[in-house]
Amino acid sequence: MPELPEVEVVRRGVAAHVVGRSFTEVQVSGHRVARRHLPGPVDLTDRLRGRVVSAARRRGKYLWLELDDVAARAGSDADGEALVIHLGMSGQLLVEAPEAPREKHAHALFDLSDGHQLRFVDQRTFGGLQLVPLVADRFGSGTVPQIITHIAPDPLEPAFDQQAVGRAIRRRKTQLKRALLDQSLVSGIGNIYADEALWRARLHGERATDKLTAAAVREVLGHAADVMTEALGHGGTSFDSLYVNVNGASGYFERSLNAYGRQGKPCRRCGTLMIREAFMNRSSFSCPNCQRRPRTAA
DNA sequence: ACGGAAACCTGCTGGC
DNA sequence: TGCCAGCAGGTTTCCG
Repeated sequence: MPELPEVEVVRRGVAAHVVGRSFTEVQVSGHRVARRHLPGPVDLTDRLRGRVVSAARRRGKYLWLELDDVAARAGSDADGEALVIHLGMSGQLLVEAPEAPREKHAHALFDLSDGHQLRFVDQRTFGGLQLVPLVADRFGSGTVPQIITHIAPDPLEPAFDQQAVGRAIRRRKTQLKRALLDQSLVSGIGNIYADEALWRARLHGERATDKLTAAAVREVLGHAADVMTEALGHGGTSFDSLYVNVNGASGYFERSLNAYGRQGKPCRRCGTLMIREAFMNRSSFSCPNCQRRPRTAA
């Protein structure tokens, strides 16, 4: 479940079913799921076993489980550590009965102290797990995992400073959609919600960021926040069973999309047929009438 | 500093 | 029916 609303749906599920419980046993299979955990999968399972999950947090598309602080209990001044989970393109976190049939791509199993089992399932294995220290957030929002300090706040968190982000975007010399997808400027926005925000703002993704007005940038950021909030209210966007919450249920925001995937269909604002264009090794969907391509490239 | 492409994967769809 | 190209919601890294 990749973009912010889908990850937030998962975070809420984990918060409800996992926080306050401990990992009584942990199994990690294969090398890929823990490839970013440099000390290796054995170290990961050894250090997770017996730990209590104290919180489930998220910034952008990154999710992390704060663990009971062994160091703090020992009197250290360290900030503790967290299990960072990124879902990549196809990752899922499922809470199930331990005896439920194991999914083909279940890469990690966490037995919980309440008798349930948390599973990390990931078909394409772009996602992964790593246990890392927490450090002070440079945006003033408590602590964050040390490996995501390059990730900017997302539009739905209090640390998000729309003025500052707008200025940073206009200082960049790039295309607007590139900037929206740049997780170091603003996090959580992916290909679906970037196209939706651009459609709402009537802006083409190739508009030059340094030529946009502050008001235009403010507007598109506001639309990004709005559309992701609305999607969250619908349980996220699911095109298929790959994108589900911890109970395996799909979200239903797909029916509310105005741009993504709508090539050849009439624009819901003006009726012009929507188009699809190649962009950054993927696709962009837009209305050629409402979202005029800039005359000169960015 | 920025753009572009490739890398990392599996599985599904559509065209021939 | 089969095969193969193309495509998918992400991130990182390298190269020019």
